[in-house]
Amino acid sequence: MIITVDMRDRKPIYEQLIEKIRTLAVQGYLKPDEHLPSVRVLAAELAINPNTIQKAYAELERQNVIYAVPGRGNFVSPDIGAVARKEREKQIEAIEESLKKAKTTGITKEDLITLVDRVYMD
Amino acid sequence: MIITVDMRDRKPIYEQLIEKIRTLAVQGYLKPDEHLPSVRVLAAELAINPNTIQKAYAELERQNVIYAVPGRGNFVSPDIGAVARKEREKQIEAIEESLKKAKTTGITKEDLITLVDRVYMD
DNA sequence: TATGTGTACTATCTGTGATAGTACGGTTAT
DNA sequence: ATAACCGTACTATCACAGATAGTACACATA
Repeated sequence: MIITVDMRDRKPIYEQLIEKIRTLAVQGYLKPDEHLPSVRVLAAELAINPNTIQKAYAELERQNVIYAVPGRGNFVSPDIGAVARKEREKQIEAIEESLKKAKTTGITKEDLITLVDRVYMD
Repeated sequence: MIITVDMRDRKPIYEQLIEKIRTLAVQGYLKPDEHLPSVRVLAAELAINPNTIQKAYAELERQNVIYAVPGRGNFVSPDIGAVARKEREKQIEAIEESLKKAKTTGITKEDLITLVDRVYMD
């Protein structure tokens, strides 16, 4: 598991963890029912406080990205597919907002089509 | 001038002000050399501290969005066009990042083309 | 039984944003 | 001149969120 945090980032550590782990799970880099590092182990690896990991894990459980079993650990949710679908919806909405603002700023439709083409080149 | 701030927003007030005013200037709703509300007046209107306005104005001046004349006030920069160009570049970069992530999440090229079409419909 | 796990507390530190108050010099209209 | 604005620059203080530190308890498992 490659999980890192950026202390200089304005975004809180616990939010960085939430987004990073959710992304890994949604994109399939973490398999359903896969065992996540324990709160204490991950805290030691990242040199941050266990409470911060706990906060992130609790939120990830609330989002159905993972589930916790007392005494055993945290695991990737088997319903991760539903999370992935919701994730796509949210991303599309966010991109739509960006595009609307781009339009008002004077960015042309052609600029954006070119951009999409380039990103999906290979 | 229609400037508002959202106290519930996680983003600091001074940053909301910076972005809002820069957007108004870049999109032409504020004309070059137009007189902005004074620090004290705007603070009174928005019911926030004058220091917070001052912080935003200082940053906007650093970005060449406005210029200040001691004793007279703050005015929209005549070089606002250069700011607008830089703004467009940054927006394109931001959208490119969103698109890259969208691609890895499984959003198709067709989805995005449709989205662009819809936003630029009228 | 020992070890590792999630979970739940309380207390405290820290940095940032925001506020409060004061002060000084430049500009402008009366 | 002078009053009423303006930008600017301080210092002090408050408020809040994020993060840390430490402890404790119940459960699982080798």
